[in-house]
Amino acid sequence: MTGKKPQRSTFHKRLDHMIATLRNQIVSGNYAPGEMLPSIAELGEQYGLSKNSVRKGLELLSEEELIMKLPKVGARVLHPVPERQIKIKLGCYKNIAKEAKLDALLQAFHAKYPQVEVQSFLLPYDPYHTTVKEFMDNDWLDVMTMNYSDFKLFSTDTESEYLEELDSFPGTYKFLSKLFTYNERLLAVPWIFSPVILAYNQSHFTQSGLTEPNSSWTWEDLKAAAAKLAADHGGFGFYYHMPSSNRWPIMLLQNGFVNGAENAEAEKAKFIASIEECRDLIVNQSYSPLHFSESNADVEELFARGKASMILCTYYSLNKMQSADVDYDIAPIPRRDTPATLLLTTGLAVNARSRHKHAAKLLVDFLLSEEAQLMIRKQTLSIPSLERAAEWKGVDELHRPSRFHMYREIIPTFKLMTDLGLHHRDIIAIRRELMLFWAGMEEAEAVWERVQQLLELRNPVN
Amino acid sequence: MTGKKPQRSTFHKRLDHMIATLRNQIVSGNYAPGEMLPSIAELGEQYGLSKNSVRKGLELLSEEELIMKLPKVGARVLHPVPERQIKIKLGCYKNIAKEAKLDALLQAFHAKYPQVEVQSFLLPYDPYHTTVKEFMDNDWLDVMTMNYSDFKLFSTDTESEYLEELDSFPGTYKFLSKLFTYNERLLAVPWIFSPVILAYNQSHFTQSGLTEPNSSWTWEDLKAAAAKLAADHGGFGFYYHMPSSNRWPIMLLQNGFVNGAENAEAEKAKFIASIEECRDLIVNQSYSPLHFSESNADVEELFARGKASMILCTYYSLNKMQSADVDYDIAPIPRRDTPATLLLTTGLAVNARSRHKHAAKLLVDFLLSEEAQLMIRKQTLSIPSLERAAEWKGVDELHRPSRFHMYREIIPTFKLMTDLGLHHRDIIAIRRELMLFWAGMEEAEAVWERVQQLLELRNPVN
DNA sequence: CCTCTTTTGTACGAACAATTC
DNA sequence: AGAATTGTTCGTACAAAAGAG
Repeated sequence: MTGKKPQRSTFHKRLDHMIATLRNQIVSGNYAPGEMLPSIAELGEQYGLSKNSVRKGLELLSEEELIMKLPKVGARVLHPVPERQIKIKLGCYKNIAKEAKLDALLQAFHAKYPQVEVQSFLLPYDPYHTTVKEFMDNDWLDVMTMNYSDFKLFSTDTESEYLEELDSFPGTYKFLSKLFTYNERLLAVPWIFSPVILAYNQSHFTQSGLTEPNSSWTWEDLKAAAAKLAADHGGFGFYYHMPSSNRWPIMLLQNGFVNGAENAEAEKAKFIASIEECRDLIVNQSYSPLHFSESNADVEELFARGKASMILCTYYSLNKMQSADVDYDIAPIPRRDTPATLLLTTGLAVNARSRHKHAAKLLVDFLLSEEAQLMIRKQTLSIPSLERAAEWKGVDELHRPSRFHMYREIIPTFKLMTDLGLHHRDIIAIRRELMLFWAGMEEAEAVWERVQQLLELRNPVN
Repeated sequence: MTGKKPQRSTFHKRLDHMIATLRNQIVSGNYAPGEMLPSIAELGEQYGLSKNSVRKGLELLSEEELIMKLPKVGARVLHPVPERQIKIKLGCYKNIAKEAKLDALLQAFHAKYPQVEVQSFLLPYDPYHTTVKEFMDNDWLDVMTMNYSDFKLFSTDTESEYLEELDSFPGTYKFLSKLFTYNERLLAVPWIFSPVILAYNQSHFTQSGLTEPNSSWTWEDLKAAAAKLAADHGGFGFYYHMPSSNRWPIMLLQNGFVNGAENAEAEKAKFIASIEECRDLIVNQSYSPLHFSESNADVEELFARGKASMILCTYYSLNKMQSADVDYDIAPIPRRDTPATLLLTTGLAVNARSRHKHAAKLLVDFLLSEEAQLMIRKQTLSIPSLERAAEWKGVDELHRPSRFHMYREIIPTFKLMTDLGLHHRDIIAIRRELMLFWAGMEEAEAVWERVQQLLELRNPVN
């Protein structure tokens, strides 16, 4: 090509040809890793390009990390790197690591997709909604865990824009499938779930000669058993963390309370009966020491130490009892008329404005895959949302309560906070009033009046 | 310069000359904003440079935002921009916004330094230490609030590397100045502080004909008053959130307990006496309803509603009572032998690896400035660490308890958690055992044995 | 340590393409 | 339509550094 002037118009063709040829030769191994490419002058001769142009081409290959430019020496062919590393950030609730064996899951994910690195970290809770939005705005968050209550805060036209629409996963339990939809769009996928259940100390029951709780139990049955257990074992016969928003509202659910229902007098009666029953479960025990639980975790600790014979808890919390040497089993919570319990669901959501949406969805897909869901099923006591995985039958490597599968028989009793016509923030506001009632400082009637005032400011939700 | 070949060696001199000249002419206004610079060819002629070189020079000025290159048109002189906008991230404890009027402070900061934008957000707490380190690693955090307990977790050779050394602020209270030092290096600056204090409902005291609490009060005096107050007003005469790590350890402090002290029997006696007194303050009230406080906030709510006549709280928490119409004042907490209370200090720390360390320090400097500290003094009931600001005398725009300045008289009684020879994590571990004791499920002796075992695994701290 | 060769890196001036006005 | 200006490439020249002997 020397001597002849190259056509200006063919420049791009010539340059692209050189780049493509070199790239091919490198990836095909024609130029081995470590080898030096021909000099710029040579390449220029060969492809009819000026030195400057060849340099630009090499610069591009260097950015692709196919070669490494050594200043004043030449261009060395690099060892091929599978793909560009992507880093995504996964924001989690505090206990998820234990409840879902997150470390193991992420390790498996990374083994499968080495090009994606997942960094998990704790999300600030309380308030979840506003802080998580802030995190998404700052691109600090690609994927996050989100329970049903928190999801409801994203269920408005503007707020739902924060969350990426996701494909549904066939094979998840049907009662979970509609939870995280808004305007027909699935904005989070149910990942793990648990109803609120009763855990009981099996040794205590045996020693006291009591038959174990079953689905026929009413709260009266529980109280009777609790009295005997307390007398025999010197701890709480039954205990639960009353102020928790995942506990006391269950009594409202069991009484069929619905905010804004037609018959106001009937709702009032249900409300008052509920909050009195909540109190009486704690107060009217024959053994009733002072109790200062600050959280559900305190209750679980009490149970793990054998200081409470029965507690309200969840499948999630059973994971903490692995390390304790308490001999326990689980049962449905007692009923009033129709049985009911609260369903807690933890979903996964993707930041709609994530810069790595593809990788984020890859992670969600993996965490919902049969592989990951089976890992959760085998290595934790939480219930995966994939039916096939949850109902897996095999030899356990883990200590598991014998009635672990009990939840399958009580699915019709699963209820949601929104079945009360109340949002999470209503529940929080009502709790403040209930604290006074339970402390004996306010009459039930007066509490109902205050609650009515509080709720009037909002509309009922579905 | 035409015709004559320019010296290769003088190239940089010529290019720098052109750039410097143009920059001067632009900033001096010789080229007005909006005006077009001469063409590349003209400039090349003038400064003895090739077109390509002139282009590179203009590229540089364009990066400096002195000019704007309009493709195929020319270079337009830009309106001068004061300085490059910097964004720094401030991580806060949940209640800081209310306790320090953070919004107002940041607004004032931005007015003073418009080139720095501060974004504040909530830090995940529990565990603070590990999550905050993670945030710093990710460069999500330039400045953060940090209390004394949390600071102690950074007080090791490796951990302290996370925090930038800061200059001390002359004029801060002396008892604060050494708190945040490690190895003679100041790693956080005390910003606001509060001792734990007693708040009391003034109307209740008047109506019951009781004299108001003063520094001579013992816990016996408090109990006597509480009994009368409870009888007269039907709420708690006295209440506090016993399980809080900022409450029950005070009794240990007042009893002079020191972990690892020589006389083990004496320490045991002090420990047992302390935890029994904690319990008796709640249990042995003549009025003692069921109580379920989950946090100090619940106690403050009770007080704000007039359902508790006396509570343990802090200057910080007084900010929440602004909106309540309770008529209250404050006093030192009762004493045992020598008076003692717990000092809580919130400091500010800078991420040592922050990319905007200068701006971060600018913010810290501002938040400790007399201007900001006075704002805190005037607009909140928290105590700023700057003595001049804290002791400012002027007409209040805020409702302030008449004994606000009381803290100045009890400075010698301020103690630290570490005076017990215990770290925050020890306190948490001990609390778990105390819960059983307070619930009446464990004997004091047995608790002491367990605590001894727990503490043996650690060394005493100073 | 110095010298010579090779190669990269950078600048120049000219030519021409592309775009604006 | 055409003048002016920017933007891109080429061939050449030379400086700077690496590496061999």
